[in-house]
Amino acid sequence: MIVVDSKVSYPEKVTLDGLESKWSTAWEESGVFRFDPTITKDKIYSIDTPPPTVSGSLHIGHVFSYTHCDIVARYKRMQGFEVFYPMGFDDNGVPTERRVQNYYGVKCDPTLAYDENPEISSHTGGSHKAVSRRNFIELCTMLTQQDERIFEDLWRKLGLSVDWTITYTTVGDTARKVSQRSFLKGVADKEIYSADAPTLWDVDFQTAISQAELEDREIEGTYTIVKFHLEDGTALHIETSRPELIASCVAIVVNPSDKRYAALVGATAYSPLFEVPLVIHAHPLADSEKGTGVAMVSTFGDLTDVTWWRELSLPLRNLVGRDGRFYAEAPFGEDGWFSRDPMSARKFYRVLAGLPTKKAREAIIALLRENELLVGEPKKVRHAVKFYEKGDRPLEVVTSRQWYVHTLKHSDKLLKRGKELNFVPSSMRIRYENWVSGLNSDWNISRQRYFGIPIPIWYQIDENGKILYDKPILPQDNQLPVDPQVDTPPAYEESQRDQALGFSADQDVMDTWATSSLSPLLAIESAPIPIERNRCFPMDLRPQGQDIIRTWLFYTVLRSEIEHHQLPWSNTLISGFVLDPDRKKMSKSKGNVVTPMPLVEKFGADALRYWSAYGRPGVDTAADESQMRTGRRLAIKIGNASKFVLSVTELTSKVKDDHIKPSILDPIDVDLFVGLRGVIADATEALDRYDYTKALELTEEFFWGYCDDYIELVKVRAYGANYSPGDEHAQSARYSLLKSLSILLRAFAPFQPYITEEVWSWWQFGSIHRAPWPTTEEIDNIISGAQVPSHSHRPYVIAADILSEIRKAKSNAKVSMKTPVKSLLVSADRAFIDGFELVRQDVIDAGVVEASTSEIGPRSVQVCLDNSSK
RNA sequence: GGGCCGUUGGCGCAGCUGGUAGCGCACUUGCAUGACGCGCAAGGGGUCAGAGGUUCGAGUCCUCUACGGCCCA
Repeated sequence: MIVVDSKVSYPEKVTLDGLESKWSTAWEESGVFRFDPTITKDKIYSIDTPPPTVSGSLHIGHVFSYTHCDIVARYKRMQGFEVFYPMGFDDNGVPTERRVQNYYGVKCDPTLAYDENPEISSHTGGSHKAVSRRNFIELCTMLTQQDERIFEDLWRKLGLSVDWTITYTTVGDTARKVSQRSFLKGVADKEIYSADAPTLWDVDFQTAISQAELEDREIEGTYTIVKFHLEDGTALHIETSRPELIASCVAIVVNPSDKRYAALVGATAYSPLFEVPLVIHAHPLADSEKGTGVAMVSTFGDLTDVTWWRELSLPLRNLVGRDGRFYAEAPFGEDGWFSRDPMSARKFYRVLAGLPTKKAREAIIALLRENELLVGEPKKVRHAVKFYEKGDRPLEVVTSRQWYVHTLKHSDKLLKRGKELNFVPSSMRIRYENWVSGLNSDWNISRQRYFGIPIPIWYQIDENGKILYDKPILPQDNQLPVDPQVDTPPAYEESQRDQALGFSADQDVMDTWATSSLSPLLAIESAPIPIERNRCFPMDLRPQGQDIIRTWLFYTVLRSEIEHHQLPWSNTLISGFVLDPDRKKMSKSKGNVVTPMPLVEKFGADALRYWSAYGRPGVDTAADESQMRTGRRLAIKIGNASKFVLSVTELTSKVKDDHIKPSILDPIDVDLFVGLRGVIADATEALDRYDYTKALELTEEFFWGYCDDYIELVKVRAYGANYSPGDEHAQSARYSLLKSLSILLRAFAPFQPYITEEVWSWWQFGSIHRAPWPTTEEIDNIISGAQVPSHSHRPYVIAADILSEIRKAKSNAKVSMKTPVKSLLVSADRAFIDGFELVRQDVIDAGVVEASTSEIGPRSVQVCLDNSSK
């Protein structure tokens, strides 16, 4: 609990040590960051917090981007908004499975039965032990919960002001329910459909993947020129990087504007070895510059083949299975597999049967060579090939039944939504637009994995035991969440599972993004006290990294468009990457990943937050310890200056009101507030634009001047040594010091939550993080009635100018600052001299001036430190 | 191949609607002063990647080039 003691007290020596644990515990106990769900929508600021992938390792980038968001959250809270700031954890998907496999040394075998007491140790080594699907999922859950705690520890230490009673995971019960309900609504609205279609397939992970997970990689390959033959026996040379797919060739294409082949369009050619007739088509995607200008179309070698197959209505002759190997048989001579010589076609195919594609390529090149069907020898090239971003082998395109979300038909609407969304920085919008414009397929959300949210569908089985994919069985809403592999569909008995006239479960889980794209609703549904959805949705802010604009951001916009026909949030704050100290991108393989905990311990949370705050939205920033050190110094300075102000003003009882307000304010004190007013106005305006860096910079700059000049100028007056007790001038200084300190502390609070809270507790009631954000109105109120100095002679500026001259003289003479000035002569124009007269005593006190004179004349300040010279 | 961002003192960065360069760190020289040596004071250091253009005048606008980073093909 925050101590309710009305006595002002501060430590002998200011320290930052221990502030993190002291205050994060106090904040949790007092519930300052608890969301109040009874507040009306206009007073709510809601944040769609990024759920970190917990199976990934914690790195300094997490500190960086989450701090940006927290600064905004704290600022909005101080402005009186009730901030909806939950925390999620992304436990989903392939990375978690892979980590579990390595961590426990297991692999999932769905045919095994559940083991009540599995022997699992955290040691790896040796071959991977097979475990049942349920055991595997239990291990995933166990490990992710461990990982979540590591993240939560960091967040708490960093001082993220999230409401820890509102947390969600992307595989928990709430996530299953929300995600399955949304899926079923999509099916009902015909926005989600299943289809048997060409699918990008990773043969190692044994799963389908989506366009967003694709990655081009340059790898070593070969170009082989192969002889096809026309009806009349003329050779037609075709260059290909995948000659092994000649067996599944279905057509030949040339570019319509290519004069060399114009006459061949519509003719038939025959594939080498297999003698399959292939019609020659014209299609603009055929590149006349590439190879011989003639391309063979297989089902499927790559995504261009898919386009040709679709647009030219070609037959399907798939020969590569999900394991990445050629089928045992190819039905040459049968229906759809016509060949001029089916016997030898089958004979040649036997060489390929069972081989993985890479081996098959070598085998077929040898066959072609033997049969003199090669033109020259294959030449080695480096070319771009599609990979799954987490995979190790090139993708295959296989045909399989998958669930899709309609995407292409919404692209115009999605572009429009992108324009309505405030991207910070705005240049990030272009990445979104590029992505939406370049979409070429609907979003495949089926994943052939185990740890994830099951697709909540069963299928009817006919009397012959055939699964009727066009007869899906949907669960009732009150059944959700369901696991179709465990739960029984409505109106069926469990005994009918996988039986004729019974039912069969969809085996797949949903893509990670299919769940995380629902994060706004997921967060709202996860609140312990039910929140009316429309209070928090659409949300105000989506903070996230630039790398997932095409995934998380895009998919969330898509799902929101489909389900709610509106944007999920009005602003998105995009953080840059954190680079290593040498400005290289951090990566595990390079071993240059910076972990945050040691840095928090070394410099303190406020220091790390300071460094983070200097990374503007979207700007890549190096993990720079010197910047963290600077942040630490600022925190200590805030503590020391505050302690000094409290001691100078001799404040003993915590302030509640303006009881020490003097009847008049000294001109220099008024002028302090004039300067502060500008800072607050500009900082507020900057924060409203999410330019937290500017806000911090402005406050910080003013604060250092405040310490070095203002406090120095008024401290003698504030002590009251040269004044009678209760003197108005002393009171003015004291009042101004306390008021300005309060304002500065509050302006720093979103950036340096620990030291400001610590200092606040010395002399104020309650948490600074629920104190009002300083406003120009507040400052106007402080100086109301006082004469505001004109720009031509601002007393504070004049005093600081002259003080600086005095310091320069002392520094040049290499003497201590307390060395008395024997005489000071200020010469300037009337306005300046008038201004000087207003601050004369403060300058004399701060500069230790023994005698001073002023005169009208050219601007000069003469400082004599001894009686002998000038 | 297309797109985006960047190139300002040794390092990291700021420079809004154009008017002769700022900050932090580092560096130099001092200072134990009623809070702070994780401090204070005073200094040195750059003509803003290159070329051309617009303008009375350009880090600041336009064009091109080079280099670096990221994204997408």
